[in-house]
Amino acid sequence: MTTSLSTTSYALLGLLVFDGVSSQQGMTGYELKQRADLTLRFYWVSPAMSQIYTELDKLRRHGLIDAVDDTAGKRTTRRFVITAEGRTSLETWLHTSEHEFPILKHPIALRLLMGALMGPGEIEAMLDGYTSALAKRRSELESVREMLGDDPAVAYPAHVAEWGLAYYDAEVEIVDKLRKKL
Amino acid sequence: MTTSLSTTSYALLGLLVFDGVSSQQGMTGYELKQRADLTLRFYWVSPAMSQIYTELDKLRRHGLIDAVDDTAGKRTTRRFVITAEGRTSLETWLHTSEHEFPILKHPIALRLLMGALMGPGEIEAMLDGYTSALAKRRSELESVREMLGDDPAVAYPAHVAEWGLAYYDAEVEIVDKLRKKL
DNA sequence: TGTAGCATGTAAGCCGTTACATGATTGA
DNA sequence: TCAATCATGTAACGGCTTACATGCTACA
Repeated sequence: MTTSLSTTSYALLGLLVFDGVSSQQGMTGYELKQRADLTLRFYWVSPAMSQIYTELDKLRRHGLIDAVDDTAGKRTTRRFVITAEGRTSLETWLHTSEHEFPILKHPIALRLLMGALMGPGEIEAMLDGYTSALAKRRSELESVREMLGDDPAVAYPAHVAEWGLAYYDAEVEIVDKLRKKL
Repeated sequence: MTTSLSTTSYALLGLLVFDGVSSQQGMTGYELKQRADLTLRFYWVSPAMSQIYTELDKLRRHGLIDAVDDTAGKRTTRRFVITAEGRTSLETWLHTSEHEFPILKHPIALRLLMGALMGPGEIEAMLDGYTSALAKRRSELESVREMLGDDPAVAYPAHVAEWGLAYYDAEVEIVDKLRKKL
């Protein structure tokens, strides 16, 4: 059962291992997507809904999660629960896999590379736009950070959120300095 | 001819527009890959060789570049030159396309999110490894920055390189602070 | 003479997106 | 009753990687 999965698969498995929160056992695909929007989005990707379901199916076929039909509510939904095998698989991945270097896809920096083809006003406008997009992102992540509070159960997610906030702050500062040099 | 291309296509087109450097006119696929490794890699991606050739073929079919058989050397190679159409297409893209927010795929932060499943020593080791990978990356980019010098022709690439250096510095600082909090 | 670098491609396949399709439940 | 949200999928396709295949050239 060591057909290695993609990082995204393990990321979703990681959301399922800290399932906890809700009164129900396990999570629906829909809930998983919402959770991904609050966490994975900032440091990885938040897969499309369709991809979530595809991944869940793959994880289930690999025996890493169980699908449980939940008939408690008015409506039957499928809840997914990590299995013992899933837990060990995730831990093995954490312990043994390569720690790849982060990948940054930065359209703003890419465009600035071709700054000679843009007008100075256009560059200004682009950087302005980027700064406000950063501010928006930052406030979204700030809400997440506040939601986590100081509950020791989510100490690590809180650390990571703070990492993200510090990154956004650094980026704002870099852009400010850059603007002055232009 | 407004079948919109991928960002990567435009990025390569952007490398071809600043062709300049060599005595020859245009660039080979191989040279383009080398250039991408020096620039695009840090802010976007450096596509695989096979992808480079695929993109070049697509750009040629769209009339954005010309392929010229170069028989000057001992060996015939294909050199690619941007066309007038290619130039305007690139400029149109710069002027009109959406400025998407950067995408960060950060395996280290992702793993830290599941820090509760890792031992403290393991986390330390991971962050250590990341710090040295950062130092290596930084020195690679530093070489690029030095190569660019203060030639006004490459002022923008130089600005972007400095952006990258500042980013790596900020990341090191963030990781240092994080390590103290753990 | 052999190896590293230059040079150019094709094929298979993974990962992920958008578009499409469907339907239930909640609350204004 | 109507819209927003919850909930679950399939199909088509784009973008990119790895593996494979081929061959020349410079130089130690």
